[in-house]
Amino acid sequence: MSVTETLSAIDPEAVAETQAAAPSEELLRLVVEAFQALADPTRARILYALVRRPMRVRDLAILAGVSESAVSHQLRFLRDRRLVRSERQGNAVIYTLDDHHVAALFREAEHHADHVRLGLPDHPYRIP
Amino acid sequence: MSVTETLSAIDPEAVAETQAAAPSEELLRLVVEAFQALADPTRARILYALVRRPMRVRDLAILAGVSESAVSHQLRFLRDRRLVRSERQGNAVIYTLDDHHVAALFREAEHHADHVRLGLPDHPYRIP
DNA sequence: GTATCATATGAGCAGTTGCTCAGATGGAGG
DNA sequence: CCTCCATCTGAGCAACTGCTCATATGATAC
Repeated sequence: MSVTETLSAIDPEAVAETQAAAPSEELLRLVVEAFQALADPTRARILYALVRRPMRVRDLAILAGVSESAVSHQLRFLRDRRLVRSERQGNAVIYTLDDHHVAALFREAEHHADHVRLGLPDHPYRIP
Repeated sequence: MSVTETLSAIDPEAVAETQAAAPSEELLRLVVEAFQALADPTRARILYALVRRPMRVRDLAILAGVSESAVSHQLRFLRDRRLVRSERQGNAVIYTLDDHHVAALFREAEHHADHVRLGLPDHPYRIP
């Protein structure tokens, strides 16, 4: 057996094959950005609320349990990534979900959470 | 109109109603952790690869385009959160997806990416 | 016009994250 | 035994994130 064969003995085609099926850099960037938007407790609370109904900043701040300024910053983040949309209504600004896939993403993540909970007993990972 | 009514004129029930439907803190934590796991380019590349087939650390490092040490760190992260599972095979360690919901999450995120791309032209958000 | 309410924004800072580097661990083969 | 290969791990650090605080903007009511 040659040195080259020995060095990559286990899965010589794995890399090439998987590389071909990999998503484009552009798509990967967008996908990762979508997950980043959902990967924060405050933003998740905001989006969970907006899945139920459109709401103004004030109320979102109460629900998310942070200052109105903090919510406003996060809403800009979400707006820039097209997860929410804003609309003036007199003095207030009403925010709406701008993509129904958000609800689907939450559903899938909850399924994963169930998976984690069911298998938890023997697993080393504990709440930080 | 009283002061109290004026202060919460737009949606007095929004908070209470949405608060009742909100997910528990425990579930929210797990959901956010799941999204955090997917919210990094290296981890996303690793998981995209593992959706295709089980693979050893070496190959994942090549596919993710980072050092084997870096991949190992990220694999521990993913292992702790039950997204992947590891199995020794002689000298190497083979990693496998530990939850088929990962593929579904990627699919949904890709749908969102399409949504973003379709609506991109008039939108202020640009690649950082 | 001024005052007030609601939201937005920029600067600054503490906490977190993902990498590198050096060294440890563990199986296979001589 | 010793050596090589593959993987793991801890420390340290540069970059990023999410908040607060102060201030700006914008619409309504007077």
